Amino acid sequence: MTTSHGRTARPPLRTDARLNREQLLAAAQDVFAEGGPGASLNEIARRAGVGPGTLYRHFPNRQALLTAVLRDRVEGLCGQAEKLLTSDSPDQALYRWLDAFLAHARSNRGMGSALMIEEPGELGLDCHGLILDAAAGLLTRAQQQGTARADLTADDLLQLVTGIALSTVRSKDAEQPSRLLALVLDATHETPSGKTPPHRNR
Amino acid sequence: MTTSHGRTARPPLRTDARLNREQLLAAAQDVFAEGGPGASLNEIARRAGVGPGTLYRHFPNRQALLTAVLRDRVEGLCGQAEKLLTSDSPDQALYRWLDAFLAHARSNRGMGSALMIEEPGELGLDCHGLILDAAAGLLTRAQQQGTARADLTADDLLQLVTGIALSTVRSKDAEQPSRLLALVLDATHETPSGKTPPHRNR
DNA sequence: TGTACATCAGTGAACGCGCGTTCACTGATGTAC
DNA sequence: TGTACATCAGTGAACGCGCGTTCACTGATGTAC
Repeated sequence: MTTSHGRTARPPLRTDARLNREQLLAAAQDVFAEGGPGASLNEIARRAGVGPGTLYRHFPNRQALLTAVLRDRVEGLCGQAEKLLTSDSPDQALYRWLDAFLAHARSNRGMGSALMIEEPGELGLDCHGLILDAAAGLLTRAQQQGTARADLTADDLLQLVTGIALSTVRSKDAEQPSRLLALVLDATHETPSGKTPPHRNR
Repeated sequence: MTTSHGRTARPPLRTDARLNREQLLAAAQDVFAEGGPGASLNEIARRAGVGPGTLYRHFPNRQALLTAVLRDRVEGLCGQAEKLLTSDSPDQALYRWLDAFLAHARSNRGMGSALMIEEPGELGLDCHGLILDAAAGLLTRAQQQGTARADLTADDLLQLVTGIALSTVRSKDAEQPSRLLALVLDATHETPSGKTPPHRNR
């Protein structure tokens, strides 16, 4: 039932350890979502119903915990990107994926952004690289076969959507993120200075 | 009734007090820029060369200090907006002002966003309202006399630009903010799906 | 199936830290004469 | 111009807090027999 391809290299965990690990991850999910990537680790342990030492046994530092929490989501997004690469409209594929990415970034309170900006390689999972590759694949296809403008990089696009996530985290207007994403995507489809887009869009 | 925008109402400060106040504001400027709106107040006092008590004598809480630091900038932006309202091109006026706003938001490490989202009225200066009014004036004009699309609110626009500021605070690419702003502004000038803008709204 | 025990995992009090904040005290200022 | 003094401002040690982190100890697990 677990996801993943080849993550099973480590020795099997004892059952109580596995349970605690899962509870820690669930609590971390919540607490990070509420308090951002700087939230209290003790609070996470508390909410998971374990002692602080247990948290440290599983995750030696905050980065490791953040990475673990993000791993599933990042892998999910990458998987979705791969599927979308073979789908109907390249433009729509890009749109759908960015929408998913936005939801992810929002529910993580900028955690994604925190991880993406930090040095990645240190702890095994290069979130930034994975996400960037996924976005680049969809964007390139939309540029070649769709209506996405050529002078746009995946990095810039992700940065924009991350910005939407960050600035709307506390927003009370539940529709705002979608509106802003739609705006950005409009920009994606047009060319800089008034030349009209060649063909249909989305 | 005339609550005035001038700040001449309060009793004149003693000269040593005035000096310390200035040094506190300067230090706060720096420290907030480096550490964001949650930066240490003790650190600010330390860097200003005063005791923590002195900081509290001048600013009873963090919000008061943030507000004071922002006041000049906010007033500057509002003043600039007024000037631009009578300038050449409405579109260009909007662009220039947003550019200035972006620079402001970036150099404040999301402080603006923090203040804009917080409840404003409590401590005198309604930063959010002032900035929003300034943006709304320029946007409305660009919608009526320029090429800005009608289905765009000042709030959404500011949120987008604030997002750019937040997501590029740590970016190493110095050109990225300008690029992203340009992208957003492209979206501002075009309509979603080739239809001409319906009717001006509001 | 039952039991003994080595090992793995969890516990939570305790430490040091920096934070925000207070307050009794000291010092500086500027005014009245 | 000089001085006395009331008042305003600054000081910084101290407090309580929650944080991240550690570690000696206790407990649970699963395996060997």
